[in-house]
Amino acid sequence: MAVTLKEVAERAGVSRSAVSRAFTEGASVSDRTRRKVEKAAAEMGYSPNVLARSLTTRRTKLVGLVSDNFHNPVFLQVFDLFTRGLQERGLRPLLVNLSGATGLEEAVRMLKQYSVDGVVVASSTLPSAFAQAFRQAGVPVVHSFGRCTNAPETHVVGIDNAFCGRLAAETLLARGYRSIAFMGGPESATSTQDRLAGFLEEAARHPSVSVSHSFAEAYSFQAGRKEMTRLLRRSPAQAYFCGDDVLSIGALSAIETAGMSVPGDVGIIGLNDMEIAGWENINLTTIHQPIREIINSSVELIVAMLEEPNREPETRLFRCRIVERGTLRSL
Amino acid sequence: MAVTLKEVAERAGVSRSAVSRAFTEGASVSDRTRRKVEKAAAEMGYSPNVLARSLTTRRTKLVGLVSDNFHNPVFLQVFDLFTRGLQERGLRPLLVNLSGATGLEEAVRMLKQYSVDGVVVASSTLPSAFAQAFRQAGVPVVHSFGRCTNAPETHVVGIDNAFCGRLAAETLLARGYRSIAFMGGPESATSTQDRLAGFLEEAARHPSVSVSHSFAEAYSFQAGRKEMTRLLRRSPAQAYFCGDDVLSIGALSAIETAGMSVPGDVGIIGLNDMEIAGWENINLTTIHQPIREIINSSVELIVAMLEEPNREPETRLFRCRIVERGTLRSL
DNA sequence: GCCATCGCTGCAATCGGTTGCAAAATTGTT
DNA sequence: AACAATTTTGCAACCGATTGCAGCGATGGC
Repeated sequence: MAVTLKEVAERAGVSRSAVSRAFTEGASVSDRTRRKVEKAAAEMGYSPNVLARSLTTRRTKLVGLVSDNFHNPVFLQVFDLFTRGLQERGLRPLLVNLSGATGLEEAVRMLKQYSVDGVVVASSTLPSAFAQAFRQAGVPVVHSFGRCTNAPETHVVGIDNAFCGRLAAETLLARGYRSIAFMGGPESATSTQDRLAGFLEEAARHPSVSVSHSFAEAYSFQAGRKEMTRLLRRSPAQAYFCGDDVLSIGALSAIETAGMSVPGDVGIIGLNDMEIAGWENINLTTIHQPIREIINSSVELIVAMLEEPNREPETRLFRCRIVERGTLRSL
Repeated sequence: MAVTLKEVAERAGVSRSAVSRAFTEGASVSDRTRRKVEKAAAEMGYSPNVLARSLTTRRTKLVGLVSDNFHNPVFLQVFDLFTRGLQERGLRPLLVNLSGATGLEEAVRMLKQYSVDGVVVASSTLPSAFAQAFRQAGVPVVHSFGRCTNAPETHVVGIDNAFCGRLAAETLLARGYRSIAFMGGPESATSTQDRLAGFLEEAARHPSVSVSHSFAEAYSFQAGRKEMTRLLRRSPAQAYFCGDDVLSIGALSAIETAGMSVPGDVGIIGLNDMEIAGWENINLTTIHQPIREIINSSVELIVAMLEEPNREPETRLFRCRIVERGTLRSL
């Protein structure tokens, strides 16, 4: 069906090697041959079969993009930036969706079968064992939005979630809230654990304030709404740091439904600064996670690993900052 | 690096063919050999190289997933469902992002180079020429969310956008609105054109009502907000059918900012019924687009085409229905 | 015990490319 | 014009699999 090297060679009246070389950067071909080949190729609509090539070059230019987060709007931007970044560098993203029945071993097997050149795991909830499995399988891997440690087993690019927790607590305290709480996502998510730890650590430095925490069932609007509804029935805190923006918006909705006002009755601060948080009818004060920088850096890192597979694992952390909007009372 | 067929064969003390056959369904292998091979393979952690296999089988099990919509939250669900659907059938999605510099020819070339078994184009804005380019390149293609015609050149799975336009107009009129308008996305999008056409057609059947239309610059919140802000400065219609939910929410925000009420002062109906539309603090009345059904059907169709590449192009349309929420006055 | 049948097996060619190597062609030097 | 140096070229092996075909041994019928 598709036209092959051999056919082009015949038409151009040269050997197969000549055609191959005409299509590889920096190979030894005379101008005359190259032109003959290019002409024949153009006439026949030939383009080399990357997969066949990969057999000998051992480079597929395929990069696995594995994620378990296909529900949080922020991840649409993540996919956008990743696919663009990879495409711009001549790499192709092979998507693996972990949401369904697909587990760790299966994901590794899938991607090994396709001999991907590298893998980026994009998830703030998966344990680091996940990325390590790829490393052990001999596939270069970077874990974007992963948990940061001081002795990383794999490359990690993301934010310091504990720092964010501290930042949130600090901010709430600075605004004069005297009872604060963390309303996290599922406790099993590494990001939840770290954000909570940081939050509690900072809060502990102020013994006079009351601090508490709880977890929503998922990083989703309805889970946030449900959990906040529950919290409001008891004696709610004055301000909440929510696990992420989606959860925050769910919480806002619950507060509104309960007939209370934000930030008058209760303050909310989220995390991510997804586009929706900036919508005027949401107007959520939140901690900005530098998605773009994280992804660009991840792409650069995975590209670098293709050249140098045994690079020592490094952790790249980006700074988060408060984005002031309308759900926290001002200083 | 990775263990190959040959190595397994040596270890198992059989020929390479034997190993190959042990891994292909329905091949002629004795139980004894199969067991030997399986043992060796397990010990060595062997799994066949799909890419090498594809050379002879001419099946890569790769399916191109090309889209230009990486901004609309509804597409996160689209990606989720597509990747799951394909994965469940042993196919792998190779993502192509058309948002950036990547154009038609480039997308076709990319996917041809990787000899994808099929392509699904997921976009409600791309012209049908896009899907046709793949067809001409000899690649099975289905256009999801594409424009429906009665003489389709390629497989199309989606909704009847003109019908949705009619449905919207009909609904607004039934609610007693006497001046209605369409606030579309960019005019170049096929879905915008069709929704408008249907809307106008239905409105034309009621000469006494005043009808108008305009276009936002993009299918985005800010574009919707901006356009509605502009509209409100003149003499606004009593109710608007907006190009999609995101646009609708932008419009809602503008109305709120203008100090007007919904649905009291102005009614809004969207299209898509994305998850956010159902959030209690948005509560948008909208036309439900059966995303799940469209995608499942698309996946089934592309799978069917792998078996039968020359299937006659067909159009598969799914029914849309009104989802009653809070942005339209009741009957 | 002989022969036809049948299920397994391995050989070797093939898929569409790349690449080391040696021969051929070109270029430069004197 | 002869020779050395350099560039270009094609041959053939190889990447990791699959598969048609022929040969092998085991089975069954008689």
